[in-house]
Amino acid sequence: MQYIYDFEMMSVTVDCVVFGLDSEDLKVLLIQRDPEPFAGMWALPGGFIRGDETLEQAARRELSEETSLRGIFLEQLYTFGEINRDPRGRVISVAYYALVNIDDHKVKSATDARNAAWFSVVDTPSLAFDHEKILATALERLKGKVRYQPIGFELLPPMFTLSRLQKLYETILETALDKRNFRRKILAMNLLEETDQVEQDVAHRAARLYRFNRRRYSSLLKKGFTFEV
Amino acid sequence: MQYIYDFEMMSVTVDCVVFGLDSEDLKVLLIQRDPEPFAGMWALPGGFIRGDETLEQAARRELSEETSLRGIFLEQLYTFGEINRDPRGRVISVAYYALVNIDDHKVKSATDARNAAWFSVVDTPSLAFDHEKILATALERLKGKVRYQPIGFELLPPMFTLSRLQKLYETILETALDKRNFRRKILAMNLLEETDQVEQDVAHRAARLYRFNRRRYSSLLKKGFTFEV
DNA sequence: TCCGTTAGTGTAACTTCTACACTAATAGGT
DNA sequence: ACCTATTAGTGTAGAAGTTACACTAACGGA
Repeated sequence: MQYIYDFEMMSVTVDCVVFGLDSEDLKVLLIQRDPEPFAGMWALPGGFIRGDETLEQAARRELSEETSLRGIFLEQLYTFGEINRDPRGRVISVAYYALVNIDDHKVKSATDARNAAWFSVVDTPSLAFDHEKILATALERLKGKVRYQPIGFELLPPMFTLSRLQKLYETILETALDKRNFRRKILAMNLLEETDQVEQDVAHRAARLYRFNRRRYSSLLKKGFTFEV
Repeated sequence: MQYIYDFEMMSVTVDCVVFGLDSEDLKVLLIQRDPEPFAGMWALPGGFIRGDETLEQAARRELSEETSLRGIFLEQLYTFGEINRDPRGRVISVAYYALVNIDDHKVKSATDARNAAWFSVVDTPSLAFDHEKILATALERLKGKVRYQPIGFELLPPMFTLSRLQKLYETILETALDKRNFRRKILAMNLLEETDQVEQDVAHRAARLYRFNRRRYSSLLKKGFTFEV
């Protein structure tokens, strides 16, 4: 049986916008391209989808190959299909975005003979293909989503202080939050577990460490709870 | 220059979930398939993307060919890429969802020698490919989005009563709303224009007709306004 | 003119949000 | 030992928003 004609075939890639957070600002992981086209330019990690893998599998494989990242939060973002977005021909790109704790994944460059580096999202180099547009779309989505779904925790280590969490929201949402109101609200949701540990090696009063309780979140979800910062 | 290999090529389709609303419930527009595979089964309107059109252009072309719908609200939904979602081979589908005023687009079937019909979303036949999954995703998205963006108006005629609007939200959100509170809230947003007309041909007190003011919405958006029902 | 049906309206109690400033704890320097 | 710098941690009063609730108005049709 032959239903599909050659002229209806095209190439499909995945591209990943990987966000990380450090004490300064929100960062995105870019790789420096080796092959043509755009050789030498910075770009989002990504590549062609193979016939035997799903979209998400392709995204995870490319991330693993190009940045050594594994087992991270990954969600489909949007599919970009402008006709001339790739000089090699008609290429459609399914974009994903990922969130990682940046300390677990410091530089890890040059793994694949490629240079990988974190850039502040407010100060990125110019990017290959339409990757600047993809990045802008991902940023918008992150800003919109972080308020209504507890995905911000993906950017933090397993234990964190409330100040760190507040700063995360302030960075992503680009707004200042009131300390007392923020703490009251986030604790009232009952998603954080107080641990018996405090920060180490700080030159001031050490803050208590908290942990996000995923199980409690899913059980609250079923009861109609809605997360909102 | 040849960078892309044949084995990296695949087929890409668009599929459209078209929602409409009548006095009973939320409906979805389906077409009965003529060609194999799944000949005779109901499916979402859609088809292969051509090399010279963007994703959205393809979606609009297919809608126009298969259902005569033109110039309607259309937004990308999600891209489906399971390996065996199409028996013809590896086919990736970029899904869109659309909202229309059902009265403007009654049956219009058999235009393309295909049968098209509206089905209640709670009572659809079994569908070709993974279209049931696509429909479920679209429904979820619609429910999530309608509360935070004034897209519900796309389902109504240009002038409508407040009761009609309330019923729309009640149908989509599957919840009952208080009449007085709903009216107060929606009018306080200042997005509705009162017209000097009332309903015609009703066997009871006629309700005032309102119109959604798109221009006012975009100007409020710039001032940081957020729509919420 | 009576009946059935939907339109249209206000208020009080409760909940949530906002703005705001001081004391507690610790490390490091003298 | 003590002083300094720095961040942690806490309560409250007023404002704003949300909720729950029931009657009168208007109209067509019998």
